Amino acid sequence: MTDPEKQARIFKVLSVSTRIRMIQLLKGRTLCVNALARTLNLTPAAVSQHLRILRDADIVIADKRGYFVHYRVNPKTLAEWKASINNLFELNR
Amino acid sequence: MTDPEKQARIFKVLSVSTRIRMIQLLKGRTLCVNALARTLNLTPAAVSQHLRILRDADIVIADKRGYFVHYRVNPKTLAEWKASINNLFELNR
DNA sequence: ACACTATTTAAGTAGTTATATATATACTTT
DNA sequence: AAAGTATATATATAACTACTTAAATAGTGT
Repeated sequence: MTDPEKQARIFKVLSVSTRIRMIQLLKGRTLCVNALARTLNLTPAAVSQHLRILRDADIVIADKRGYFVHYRVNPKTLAEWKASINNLFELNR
Repeated sequence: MTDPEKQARIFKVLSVSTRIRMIQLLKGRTLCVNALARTLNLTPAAVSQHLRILRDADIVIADKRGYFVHYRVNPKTLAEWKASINNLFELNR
């Protein structure tokens, strides 16, 4: 099922290097907003706004623990995205 | 070999559904600007501007034959892009 | 309750982008 | 050469976006 709109929406989320770095960071471990902000050298507000976009896209999961919010990648969505865009990179059709 | 900037640039090219549709169309066959414009229901100017972006990214190849320009996907770049973004969708690291 | 910290949201700004219309360029045919 | 067609470029516009600063919300510890 090749829906160009859906694929474009996925690519749009990934079209900003900051968000790519966030996803890479959150793949291996779990991090809170401030840790991400320090690592990425951005204000917590900027990070929070990117996280909202990533949350809306269901590619990261927020885990409220204490008054820290732990973020991590949603492996299910990651797999879905991989499958969803795969055919675009295949020549045979 | 994980350059977030480079990956983001690739994703940005793909973040517009019109361009996704163009790539899908140009994977199977070779089309000129007007044929694309008719299929996509866009002005030739709009298509030409998308084609410039796709040409600059080296994902399509222009083939000037007569006064038609035949466009087709560059399979080499397509393969490179696939490899370049692959690791993002893998969990293990 | 109070001070403190983490996170989110609001508002503003500068920069980018997709498209249209209009024009220019380039090729073909008569 | 002139007329016609295909493509590309220039310019303008409306919409969007990443970021900042400032303010709001929410949880913790004393």
